[in-house]
Amino acid sequence: MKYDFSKIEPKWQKIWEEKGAFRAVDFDKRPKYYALVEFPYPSGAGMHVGHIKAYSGLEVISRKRRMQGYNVLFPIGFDAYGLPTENYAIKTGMHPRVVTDKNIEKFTSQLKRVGFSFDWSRVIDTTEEGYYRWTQWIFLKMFEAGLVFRDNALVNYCPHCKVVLSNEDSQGGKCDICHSDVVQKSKTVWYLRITKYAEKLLEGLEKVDYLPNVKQQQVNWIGKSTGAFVDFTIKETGEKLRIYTTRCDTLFGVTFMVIAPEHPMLEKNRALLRNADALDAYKEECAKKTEFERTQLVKDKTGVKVEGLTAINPVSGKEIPIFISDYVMMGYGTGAIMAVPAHDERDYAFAKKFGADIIPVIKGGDIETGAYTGDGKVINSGFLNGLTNKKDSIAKMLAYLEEKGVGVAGVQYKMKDWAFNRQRYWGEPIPIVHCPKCGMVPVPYEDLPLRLPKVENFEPGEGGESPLAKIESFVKCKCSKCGGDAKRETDTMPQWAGSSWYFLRYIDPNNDKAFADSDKLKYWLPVDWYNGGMEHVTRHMIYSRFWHKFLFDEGLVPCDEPYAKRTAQGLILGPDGEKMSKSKGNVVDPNDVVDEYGADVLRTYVLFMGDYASAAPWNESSMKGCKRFLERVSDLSELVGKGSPSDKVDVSIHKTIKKVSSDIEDLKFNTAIAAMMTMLNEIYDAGTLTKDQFGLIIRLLCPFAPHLSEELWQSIGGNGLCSLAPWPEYDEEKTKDSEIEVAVQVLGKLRATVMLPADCDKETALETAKKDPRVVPFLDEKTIVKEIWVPGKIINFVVK
RNA sequence: GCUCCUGUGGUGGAAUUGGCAGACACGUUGGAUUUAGGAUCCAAUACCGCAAGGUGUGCAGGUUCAAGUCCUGUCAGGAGCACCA
Repeated sequence: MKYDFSKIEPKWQKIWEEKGAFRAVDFDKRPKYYALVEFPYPSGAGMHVGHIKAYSGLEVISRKRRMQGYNVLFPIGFDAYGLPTENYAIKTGMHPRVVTDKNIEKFTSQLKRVGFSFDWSRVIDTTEEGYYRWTQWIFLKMFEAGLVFRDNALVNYCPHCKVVLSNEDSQGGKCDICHSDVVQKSKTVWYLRITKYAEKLLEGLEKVDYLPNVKQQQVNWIGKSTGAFVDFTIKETGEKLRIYTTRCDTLFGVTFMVIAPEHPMLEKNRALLRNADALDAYKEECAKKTEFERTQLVKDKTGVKVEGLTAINPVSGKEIPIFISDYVMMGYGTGAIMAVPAHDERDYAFAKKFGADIIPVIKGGDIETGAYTGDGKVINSGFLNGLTNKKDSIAKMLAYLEEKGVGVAGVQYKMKDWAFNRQRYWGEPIPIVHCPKCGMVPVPYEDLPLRLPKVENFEPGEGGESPLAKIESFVKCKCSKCGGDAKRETDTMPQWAGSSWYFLRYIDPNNDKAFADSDKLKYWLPVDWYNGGMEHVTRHMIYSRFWHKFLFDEGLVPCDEPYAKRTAQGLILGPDGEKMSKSKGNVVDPNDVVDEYGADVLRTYVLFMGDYASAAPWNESSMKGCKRFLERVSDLSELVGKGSPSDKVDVSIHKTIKKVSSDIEDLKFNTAIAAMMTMLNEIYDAGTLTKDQFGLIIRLLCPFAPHLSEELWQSIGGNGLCSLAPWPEYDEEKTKDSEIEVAVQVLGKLRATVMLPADCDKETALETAKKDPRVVPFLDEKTIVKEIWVPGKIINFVVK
């Protein structure tokens, strides 16, 4: 059959759509399967082939599952709020709504041309009222639960764009939009108290099936550490200065303390400070430093001694000085540390610069050359002396501290609370009203959605205010509690908001009574398999797990972990081996590929080009191999009925069914396709094929090249749609060759291969091998001291 | 600095529990077909060597009958976190 993709692809796409072939059916009797891919941000540039690869993995899984008899939910949508659209709007004067609709239209047509089996009846768009209404609703639930708070914080601010930037948008200390230097600015911002869920987020990882590196990254991001809080006494005031440490076993080696420049203790005891001016100056200097400077100058320690306050070591009773330094941060632990220069590199560097004492308390290092962080015998430490195990010393010290009431075991997390707002227009308005009498008042649930007002000008205001702040009709409002005049919050939510719960909305996308019906949630959740990019493993995934766990605690979802399984695909690089980007001009548009080669070739190629999880450069000539492959499959139809049925072909097909079936489950699409190519070569060698055998091959290929498969399925009179035909089963007996090739080694070196019956016993095998003319010369005049026989694999003679 | 991942032909990449390194594909070379180009088909293609044979999975060691795979050290590249007390 001639392979004319330009005819058959639109034909079958139309039929699938008309028949609703890929609709997921709520409450269906078949077992359910929820496959989820990360929904795209509809940028103006359109999709590139990287998107296609990202979706092709679970596309194959979904199609296979349907053929295996599952009720599959494989949805798609658009994560459409965000900066690029807004910046484009500022530049062109077009409204973000118009831009977004246009982009979504383009993405949709691109996705449809590739023939993905998404359930298009469940498409969602995070910027639609019907959607963001529920994003706001969940936010209010969190507000009610005390998970939302406001605090003053240093934010990244671009003085040129007059915009507050997220960390992601200001990498390297440069503004992502105009590339000028970002400065730190103090601002009141909204936070979600994600740290309250730190332990749950960590524990939950134990029962989910994520790739090991995905789990590892989340564990690192949460960053749990176990240690102790220890109270030092301030000599002049008698108050306690609490520190956090993971090494309380080194308490006797503490020779000074360091507190963050912003530590409240300074303000509180200002009257006692003899060098308040110097301390203030240092604090101000630190505030001016950008995030970039602070992290780049890590080696060079700076600080100022606090004159007028002295601390007392709670175990040794020694008086020690206190310093302020920016290497101690208010945001972690208690904002104060005990410094043990003999056993901590940062403390050592600081002590050297400021001339503080260095007392070793663990044997093993040399305080002249640097800090010793290893294990060893405890010295100079009173009751701890002589212990050699760090664990024991820590336990003994902790017991002592607790008995004396000056310390307590504790844990800390690196993860910080989630700064949850942007001073931008194109985002979900935060549904809170500021009332001079009642304070922060939530917008009543029945008033949701709090709509984004139509504005003409999206430029942010002076001092990093949201464009919404300029819309008087939006800002001016009544307090729902007291009815008095109030002001509306004008910040919007960050891009991560809408994507934190989108997988729930697919389950019931048109519900206007709830974010989703609870019975439907019960039926579909959890997501059985979630695939996406490594770049979303920390932020998006942690955020959405956090929202989900919150909803679970509120009794609104039936399970505490949203994703049962998580995998990740690798990037597609440009033909030059560089990351695809518009500025480098190495972006490949899937539409161009579909035009020239067809969707089936594109789909096959993105999965064949390499290991699914690794990055691989785009190589157009390699794609020709995939085209040839599909053409050769198509040409098989001319072989059907020719010659007499061959057992060899049967074995080849059944072996391939077995390999393809298991490779797909492991995301090893490249070897699955390679196996089909090998099978094809074997069939052409045999020169014969039955119609039944062809039917198996067509169905096996269907998840990869569904259009061609449908066409061939129809040509052999297959029942119904190939996409919904049963997945081919293999017969274990038929996967075994009657004769196998076994390698013969002498002293571990390959000398020959021999053909043996599959069920050959050891003796026969060894005898056959010994007689092989290629082996004989190597055994001649030698004594065989050992004979190794690995059935079906190898024979090795050890000779002397 | 910490955590994790990856180093295999000219290229992308294969290789269950340690068991024939280089599957499959691209590219290249030769041949067939063709007016020509293209397409297609056949053959060859890790390296050295005419051959017998030898050498080969970043590098150096080790364990083993047998190592791409396990162990120790080391180098290179990538990703994430980053003064985390």
